[in-house]
Amino acid sequence: MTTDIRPLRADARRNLERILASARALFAERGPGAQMEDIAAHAGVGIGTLYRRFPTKEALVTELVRERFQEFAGIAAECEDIEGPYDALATMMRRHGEAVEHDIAFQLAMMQLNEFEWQGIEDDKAALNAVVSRIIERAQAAGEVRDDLKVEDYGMVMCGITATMHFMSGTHEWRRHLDLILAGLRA
Amino acid sequence: MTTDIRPLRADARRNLERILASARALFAERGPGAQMEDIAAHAGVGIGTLYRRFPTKEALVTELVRERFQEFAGIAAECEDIEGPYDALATMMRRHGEAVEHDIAFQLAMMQLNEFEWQGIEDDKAALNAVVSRIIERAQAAGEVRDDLKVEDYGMVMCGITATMHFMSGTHEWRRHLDLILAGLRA
DNA sequence: TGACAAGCGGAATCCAGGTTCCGTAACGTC
DNA sequence: GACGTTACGGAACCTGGATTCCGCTTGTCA
Repeated sequence: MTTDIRPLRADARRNLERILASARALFAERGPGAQMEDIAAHAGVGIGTLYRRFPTKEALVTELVRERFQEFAGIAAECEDIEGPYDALATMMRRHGEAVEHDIAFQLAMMQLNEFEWQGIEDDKAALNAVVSRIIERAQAAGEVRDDLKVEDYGMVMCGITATMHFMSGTHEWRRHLDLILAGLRA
Repeated sequence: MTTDIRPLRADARRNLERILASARALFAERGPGAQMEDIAAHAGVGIGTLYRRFPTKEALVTELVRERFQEFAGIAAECEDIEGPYDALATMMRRHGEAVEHDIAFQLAMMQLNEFEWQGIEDDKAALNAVVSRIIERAQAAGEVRDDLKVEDYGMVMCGITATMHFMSGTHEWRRHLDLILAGLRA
């Protein structure tokens, strides 16, 4: 799904959209185990067509993770504009949680963010890290967050919160988890 | 591997031990994806032999999880004897973390503890819950831990910490995570 | 509207892993 | 030390799911 030279034929473009939409829906609902045939069927397309656009399942997943992650990085950027230093951090965490809340596959992807290298995310990942650092430092400067908090802690803690939503029954309990964490982050 | 009436033949007992040992080692090292053939080979036994004892891979995994979980529950019981109320809680969390630290498959099992019903663990699970409740309540009574902490929070939080060790590179970082959590639990 | 490249569908193929089968071999008891 | 069990080994089998192939269809452009 990199930039192809010649534009797609009209019907192909239409199908591509449907495939992506179906893939988003099924991966979100069933996790990475969602099957290629099901995705094609859901999109009203043959498997052959699906494979014409994405040579492999991994390519498809990667594309979606990429999409989703940009959204994720965007959230951080938006939160930087929040006035309250602590509020900025807390809101970012909450919104990041919400962004992942209804996408089972993406939850897994986020948890693995630190060990698996998703292709084409490098830049957004760096950008995200920069923003998070700044938000944390600002909160520390304001004396609202413990001084020893590091950027790496952010990923770690969010990994834990994501695990909660992924592995535990209720979809809402993670907010409670977040509250506990936030209490631990205060100065 | 429930209670079989007639005792195993000498060689069979020996092989069973080797199989269990190999299974422990490989599942710990590679996670649930460890293959039956590899386990048999590692134990110096044919697959047929492995399947004679455990009719299915799931049965084997379940047996190991059971073993491990009893150990887990035992740790909680031991920690109840610690004098300091807060110390008891903190130590239990640390020791529970350490118990899971080097077993990839068991990490996953623990994370799923709340949604998947591992067969034959019910009792130990209930016992564990009871102990944890008591430890938490004692710490609360002593005013050392926030009043709104609930038993369910324990599983949630430990799930998060376990996720850290499972999904993030360094094996040690989870201790840091635990510290952050503990800070959040204080009264 | 004819030619052709770009697309399409979906049966067939591949493959990794778990599971079964059965001819042999090793206990343990008389 | 002979016999009936109980075990053993490992090749063959099965299955679920990803991926490939290819004859047929449909945009697009002259």
